[in-house]
Amino acid sequence: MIKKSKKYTLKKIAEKLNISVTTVSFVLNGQAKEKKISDEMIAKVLAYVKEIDYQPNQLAKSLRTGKSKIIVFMVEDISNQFFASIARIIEDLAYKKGYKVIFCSNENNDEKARDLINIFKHRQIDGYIIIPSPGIENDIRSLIEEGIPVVLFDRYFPSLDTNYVVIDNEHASYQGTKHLIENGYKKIGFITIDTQQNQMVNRMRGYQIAVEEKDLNSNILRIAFHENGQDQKKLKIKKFLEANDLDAILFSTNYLTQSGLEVLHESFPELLGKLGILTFDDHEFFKIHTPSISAISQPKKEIAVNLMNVMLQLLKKPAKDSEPKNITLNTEFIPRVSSQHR
Amino acid sequence: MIKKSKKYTLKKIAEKLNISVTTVSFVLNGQAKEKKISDEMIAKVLAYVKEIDYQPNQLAKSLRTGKSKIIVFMVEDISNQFFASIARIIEDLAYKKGYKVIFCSNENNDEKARDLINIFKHRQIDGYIIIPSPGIENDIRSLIEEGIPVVLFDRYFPSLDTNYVVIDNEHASYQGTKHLIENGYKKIGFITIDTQQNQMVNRMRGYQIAVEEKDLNSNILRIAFHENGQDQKKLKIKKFLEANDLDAILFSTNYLTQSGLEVLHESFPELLGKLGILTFDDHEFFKIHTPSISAISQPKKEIAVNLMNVMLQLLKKPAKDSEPKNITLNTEFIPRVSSQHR
DNA sequence: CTAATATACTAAAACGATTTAGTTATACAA
DNA sequence: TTGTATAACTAAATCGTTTTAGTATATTAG
Repeated sequence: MIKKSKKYTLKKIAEKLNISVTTVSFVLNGQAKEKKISDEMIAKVLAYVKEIDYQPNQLAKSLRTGKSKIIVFMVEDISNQFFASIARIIEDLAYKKGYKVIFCSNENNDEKARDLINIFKHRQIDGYIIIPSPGIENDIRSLIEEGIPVVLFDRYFPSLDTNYVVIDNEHASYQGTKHLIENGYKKIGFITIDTQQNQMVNRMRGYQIAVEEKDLNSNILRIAFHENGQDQKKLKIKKFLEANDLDAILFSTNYLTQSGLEVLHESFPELLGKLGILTFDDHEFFKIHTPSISAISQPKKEIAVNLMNVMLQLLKKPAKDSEPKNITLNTEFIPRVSSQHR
Repeated sequence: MIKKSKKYTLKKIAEKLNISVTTVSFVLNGQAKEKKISDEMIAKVLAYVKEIDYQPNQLAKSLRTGKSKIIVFMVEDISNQFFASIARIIEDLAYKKGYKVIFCSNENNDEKARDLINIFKHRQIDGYIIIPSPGIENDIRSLIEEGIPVVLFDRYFPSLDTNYVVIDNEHASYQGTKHLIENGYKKIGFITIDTQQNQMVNRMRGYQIAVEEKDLNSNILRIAFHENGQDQKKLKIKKFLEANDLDAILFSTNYLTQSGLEVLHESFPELLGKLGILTFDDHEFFKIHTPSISAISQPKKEIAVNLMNVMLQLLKKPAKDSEPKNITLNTEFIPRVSSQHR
């Protein structure tokens, strides 16, 4: 049971033991030896502190030290399975090291992202793990210049020398497209988000290189991230499918795959058996979808672990000391043969 | 662009304007009129504060006022689609009111939940929105006794008079089971989590009442929440399906449905077309699954809005003032007819 | 025996806000 | 003229820590 903690403070402890606040503080912060506190004194303090289960006020601590033991984890949308899974792992890793995590969603929107950063700047946040929206390069830059630990992921700014953890998008996409081609598909469509952000640009490039290599046509549909509602997105996909007689599709992200599948089920059920479907970001349900859907799976665990490793290192040393860490991880290609294709 | 904020403080502002810190503070907190600050003074302060884009240090503020403007949102597992979606809505609502949200996962584990609460107790968290693990009734009670705003959801403790937001589990389950029966299914299985927590108990009761009403047998599989890994769960389901010649299944929660579907695909593909499948918690993918899966859908938006409403009210008034709010929302039954069933 | 050093501890400033209990100057009443 | 209100502002305490710059006593060196 949680104790009805009577709000102990250093001062009360000091009074009770008839010693100074300073001594208590030194003992509690492991500086006792260094500050020449006697062994009996150390024992006395530790015993009492244990007895009353004293927990220091973190706010006061933060105010004084400037460290909050909180890190921010900012993604496009925390309700997206992919981000939520990584968040869950980050949460665990952080808690083990005594950090709390504040999650937030920027909707890939610069203003929202800026607002959020601004809010957090006045809360002494210790570090930021961020999926940057397209136009906040300068904001990220100024965070870094102020010496605040920042790690980007999923995408980064080539012109900004930062810490980041990403995957090899181009290769993943190239490899996936090639796999489709090798399985006999010739008219392969690529459905992606209309953006200049490098993760998407690279995914597209991988696709393009693969199709051009085999002298195939590229068929690309770009959809705005903030397309007017889900229905507009689906309408665009529908028209794209009607206009192009495709035999396979590569979706550049999981939420597009979801919309795409819905369109197929609603409007082109006859295509479902024939179409080769490949998606970025695996999901449990792709495995049991009919037909099952091949996926380019991002290593969530590895991403999270790397993010936290870099972050923890930054939190130890002033950021400027070391070269920014640029980590590129490999994806896993998960081919799935649908029962219909057998 | 975010300004390279030169860490202004009340003191610096006061010095610059040649007035006292107190005056600045009064003006900024809207107490100017009440404290008889002259209009020119108010204008002067506001102008300067605007010019330098002053943002008060929230830690100092919190230390002094005891309020952190942070609320905790604790669920079983933040990577679960259902919880993540609610978290996303909560996030937005909270930010609009100037609150940040710290998400965390207790894994339905008392010790983890207690640890988390303990950590947060020393951070002056303003309020808690919690899915309680089975044995933390007393911990919740002591939080409440200390006057800290707490709202439970998804489940509650009948013997504890708290604020909570839940759904009418029994009715939802009853109605869903009845629907299966009316569609001709006679051997209906119920796969649930082995727990005494009331959300699950009620879901089971709804099922039982419905089958007994029609003199049908009940076939129940209980799986431990912390079953040894995903594979053990699936194995139990597999054995259950082998042992019982069912024609329909009701899953009491989304992650069980997922495991169940995997088992069906892997081991009993021939059943997929015949079996009636109904699940608690809707998911985009249930719509496009083959066969499509009927769902008892919880009103995520409504749940989130109600949670925040209650929380915001509690944050305004000392908790003890008013009677705890007990809110029970209705689910939506979404019947889906699979193409095979046509 | 004195000076220097080490040991064991502490007073008080600081972090940056809020808030209580003033102070001064002016206005008005008796 | 004195006393009381009121307007307009402020000094200083406070929240609970950390940390700097001590102090007092004991020990050692010369």
